[in-house]
Amino acid sequence: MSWTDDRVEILKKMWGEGQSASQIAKELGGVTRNAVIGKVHRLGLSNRAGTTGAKAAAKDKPKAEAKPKAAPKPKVEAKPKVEMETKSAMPPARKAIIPAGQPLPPQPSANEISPEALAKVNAVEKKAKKISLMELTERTCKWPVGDPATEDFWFCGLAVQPGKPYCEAHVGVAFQPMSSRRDRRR
DNA sequence: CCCTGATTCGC
DNA sequence: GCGAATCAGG
Repeated sequence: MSWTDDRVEILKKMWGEGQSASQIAKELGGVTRNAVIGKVHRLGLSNRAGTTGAKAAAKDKPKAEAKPKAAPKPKVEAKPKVEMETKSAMPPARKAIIPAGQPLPPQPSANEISPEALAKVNAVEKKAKKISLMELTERTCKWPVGDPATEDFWFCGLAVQPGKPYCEAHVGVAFQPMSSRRDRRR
């Protein structure tokens, strides 16, 4: 695959949106994330608003130097537009405030969740990264904390378990084994 | 171990 | 110009 004009366009668009190189590569197809990153660099659009793995190289250069950085661009950091993405992430069912009046999906409410699991969640919330909606990625814990209607709202943001939408602690309370709720004798 | 982006360098 | 290999970090 070659970098056709519109493939580059897609690259730019997605990179600008904060998509990861691997996601872009996957979208484009026929290229690896390395190819994408390489292209990004060649295009000169490397740094964007705070990226996870970018800190290292952006901060200091371990081995290579000789990078005059050319012309310092007084480029303003463009903030990505916030899109109101309604992602239901199955809230912990604590405060039942639904701004739009959406009927709450069937939630486990505060049923028989292991006290240990709850305690764990509480502990985790203290060290949560408290990320915003935009910062959610495929692999950040999407567990919402707080009241969506207030400023006191954020997502856990810790590293998810591969294949799961939540971090380990939150997976624990999100996916209850049916055994713990199955007790109705009939 | 999973992932992230950055850099190098042979092609 | 391209991107695999490698690096460095979370």
